[in-house]
Amino acid sequence: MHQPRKQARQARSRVTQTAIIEATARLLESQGRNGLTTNAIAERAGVSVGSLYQYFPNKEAILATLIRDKRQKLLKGMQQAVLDTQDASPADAVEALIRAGMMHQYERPTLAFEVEYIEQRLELADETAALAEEMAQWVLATVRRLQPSAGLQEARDVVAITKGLINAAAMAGEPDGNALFARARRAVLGYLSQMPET
Amino acid sequence: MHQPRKQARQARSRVTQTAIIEATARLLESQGRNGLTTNAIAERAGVSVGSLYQYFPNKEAILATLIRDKRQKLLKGMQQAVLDTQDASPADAVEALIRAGMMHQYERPTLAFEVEYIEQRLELADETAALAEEMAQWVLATVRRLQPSAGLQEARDVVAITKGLINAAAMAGEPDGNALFARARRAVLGYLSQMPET
DNA sequence: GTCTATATTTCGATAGAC
DNA sequence: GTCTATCGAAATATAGAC
Repeated sequence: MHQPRKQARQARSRVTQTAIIEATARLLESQGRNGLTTNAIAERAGVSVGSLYQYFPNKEAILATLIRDKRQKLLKGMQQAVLDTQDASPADAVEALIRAGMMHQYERPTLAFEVEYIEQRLELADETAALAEEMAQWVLATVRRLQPSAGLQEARDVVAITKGLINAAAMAGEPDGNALFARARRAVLGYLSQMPET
Repeated sequence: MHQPRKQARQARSRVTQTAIIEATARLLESQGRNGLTTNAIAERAGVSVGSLYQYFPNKEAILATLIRDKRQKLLKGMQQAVLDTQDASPADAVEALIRAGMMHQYERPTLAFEVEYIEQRLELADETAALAEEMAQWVLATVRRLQPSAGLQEARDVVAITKGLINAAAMAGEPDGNALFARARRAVLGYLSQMPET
């Protein structure tokens, strides 16, 4: 007889927590880190500051949670893309990977840009590096199907190239995701085709 | 008899101004936008806050000057690279351009990263876009020598790809500029070699 | 558990002495 | 022209009522 109540409480609790995170994301998108105050977050989330501090010990914790959430989604998306294309052609597999990375970043490009900045200046540098390495491993597995001489560095570069293109497009306000995808595809395939003979 | 004194005064004045800008740059590199207070800047520059406010009306003006300075240097460097390679081979010309962009960004990568972020959230967006377009024009002129079917979009992409690679290297603390250059070169040439037939 | 009110700190900017 | 001292605004976080 106690479980239901507890679950309900936990569910409500989770909803509030998510609302706070989403409010933070929206504020970051609209005004960057400047107007990002705990009061503003609470207001936007529809709760009071007092309540906010019951869910998070401080502002950094909110940002850290937001970042971890985004990271997990990205990693899952890329893993899924790799698994989904195990029977597809190497070129299709690489394309799926680019698409997964683009999805994540292009869906909310401003937020992605802000998050990337904050990651650097929060005490999450180690976690960030660890995730980057895990991502690179998945990318590498796929890229190798197309270009067997590729190494971890090339996998990292594929990610960096894609990120660079998406960021630029986002800042320029480029609306056409399909055109962007076509160019990202060309950049990645072009890069891989230029591998030095070993 | 008055000119020398006036010049001396102006020279001293310029020295102080430069010290303030450089102090800002160093603080940005070491702690990002967080600890970047006017008091901290003044202290690091070896002057008092009162003096600082004689040279700049507010904090934003300091950042705007820093950004404009960096931009001018980058543009000059790229223009110089283009002019220097007018008689060289197309491939060498493109390489020189990449090197110029890398120089600028890789020399002080953390600062470049911070500046790029601040640019977005300052009232300099128009200026930033204008400069990006001018840079793209210069890049385009060179890129066309190698790939005549390239357009402005491809020129922008070349810049974005290079930036993405440099940023990633900077964040990963990669020390070897030469290896990075080799990969940036491969990425750019690879991208251009994949141009769609028109 | 959520709110309002407020204590505390930090920071941008200014005043006024020298 | 430069400094120290300080004001006022904003922001983080907490206290205490309900």
